[in-house]
Amino acid sequence: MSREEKPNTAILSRALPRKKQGLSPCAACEVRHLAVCSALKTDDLDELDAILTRRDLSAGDTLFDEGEPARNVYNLTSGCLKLYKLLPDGRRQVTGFLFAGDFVGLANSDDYIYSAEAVTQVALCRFEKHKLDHLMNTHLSLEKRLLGMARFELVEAQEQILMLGRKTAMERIASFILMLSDRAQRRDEPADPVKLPMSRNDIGDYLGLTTETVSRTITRLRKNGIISLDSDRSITIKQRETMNDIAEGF
Amino acid sequence: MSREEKPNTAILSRALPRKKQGLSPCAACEVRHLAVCSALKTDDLDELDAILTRRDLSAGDTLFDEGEPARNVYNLTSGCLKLYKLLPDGRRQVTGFLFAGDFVGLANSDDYIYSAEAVTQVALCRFEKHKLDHLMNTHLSLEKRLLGMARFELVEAQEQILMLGRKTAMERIASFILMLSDRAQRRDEPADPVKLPMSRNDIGDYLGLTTETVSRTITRLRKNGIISLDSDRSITIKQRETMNDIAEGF
DNA sequence: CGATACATTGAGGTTTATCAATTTGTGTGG
DNA sequence: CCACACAAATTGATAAACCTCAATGTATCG
Repeated sequence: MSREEKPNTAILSRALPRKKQGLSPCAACEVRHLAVCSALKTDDLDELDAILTRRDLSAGDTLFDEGEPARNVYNLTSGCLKLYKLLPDGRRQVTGFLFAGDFVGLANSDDYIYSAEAVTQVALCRFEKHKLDHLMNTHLSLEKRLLGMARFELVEAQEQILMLGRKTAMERIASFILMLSDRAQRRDEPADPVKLPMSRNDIGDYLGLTTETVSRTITRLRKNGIISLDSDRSITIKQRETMNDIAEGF
Repeated sequence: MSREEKPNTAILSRALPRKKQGLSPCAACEVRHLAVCSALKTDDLDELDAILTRRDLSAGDTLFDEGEPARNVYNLTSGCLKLYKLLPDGRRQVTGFLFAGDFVGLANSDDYIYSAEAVTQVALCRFEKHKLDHLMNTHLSLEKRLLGMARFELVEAQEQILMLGRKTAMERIASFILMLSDRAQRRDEPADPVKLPMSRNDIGDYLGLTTETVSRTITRLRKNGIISLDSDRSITIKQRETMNDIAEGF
């Protein structure tokens, strides 16, 4: 299963706990500003630290399965995680790819409504739901932050719905690459080249296409000089304007 | 545009303000328990009433357009509203149908991320965003309620994504009819027969299909004796178990 | 009751899926 | 470090699902 690149230690180390003059390890977390955790003042971070457990996954590891009781929520500090749902005959829909700073488990339910599996090596902070709920009662900013994140996820879901319902294969691929680029930028990583840590199959299951169609479409973009494929599972966007036009359906 | 049935006054009246021994009109609202408004105690309802404006729409009326500054949020008290996004060439994705008790505008953005149009005659309560935000600060239950609603909408969005990405036309139609049935039941309306107030075209744009495919698929369900079409834009589910199996992809 | 929009049905085309073969990439062990 | 084994990606040929275009039937509303 692990056909993945070795962990990028430079990135992994960003979220490692580093004790700094008695402050909470969270204070040193380099993705804090991206995460739920930004809701708390630096002084309150030890309360957060007290209720979390850090955990690592290797590529291919399952974090939880659809249908399990949802006792925990997670904050991803590095790597890439995929969420997916299955139909009885094995058809799979990847509902999202998560990266550093992203939160797992906002969707309300007693049980997980999707499975979560590591795409690359992954580091995360685990919170027991009830403990986080309790912390929300004393720190209202935390609740506000979660509401804000939920709203943002709703906006993204609408985009995904439009893409799946009405865009062509080419438009979906362009949208997807641009989305990964935008999200990398939001994490203070370069917008270009765009890293695609997931397999063609995963991309297909995210876009409602087959592996073959994903591959053919990417090839077509490459042959038209709109993108180029780099060696290390990343893509350079040569003509961003054209990509935007394709993605938006012009 | 208004090819719609005349308003169902029995339902409309459920949300009409009725002054009852000095209580807020909200206290008499029959869909309160379904709506955001259930977050407030009866005694606090006049605060809610103070910041809302009631409004009616006829079938075909536009509530707001994608891209407009999003100053208001709404609570639907009767009728059916559709939300949709457009691509430049006119392709349309209906992202949701809303009914009594549903909230419009949870998705976070300065501008509306979709257009909203009345499918039938509609009644709603309008809140200016900043006023509701302000009320949230004094009534924390309101914020909790909104977070809960956002989470629930996220769960539904995941289902919609699975449907659009991986289900066949037949499975989508079955899922759709059952969803309308479930939601009717949640509003204390009969689960069967299921009312389909929207056009085949709207259904197609919701399911990522064409009018013709929707029509053909519904015909196929009817000819197989799984559903029957009643006169008044409603459908009786003759074999609910079969429908469930189809919808889930068995 | 007539006009118009909506729904249904039919014939044929297009996109994407499926099945199959080949090439490329990746990790392992010698 | 190289060779091997296996997984993933690409490419090709064919098929199926759904779309498009067109005609007909049926509600609905003035």
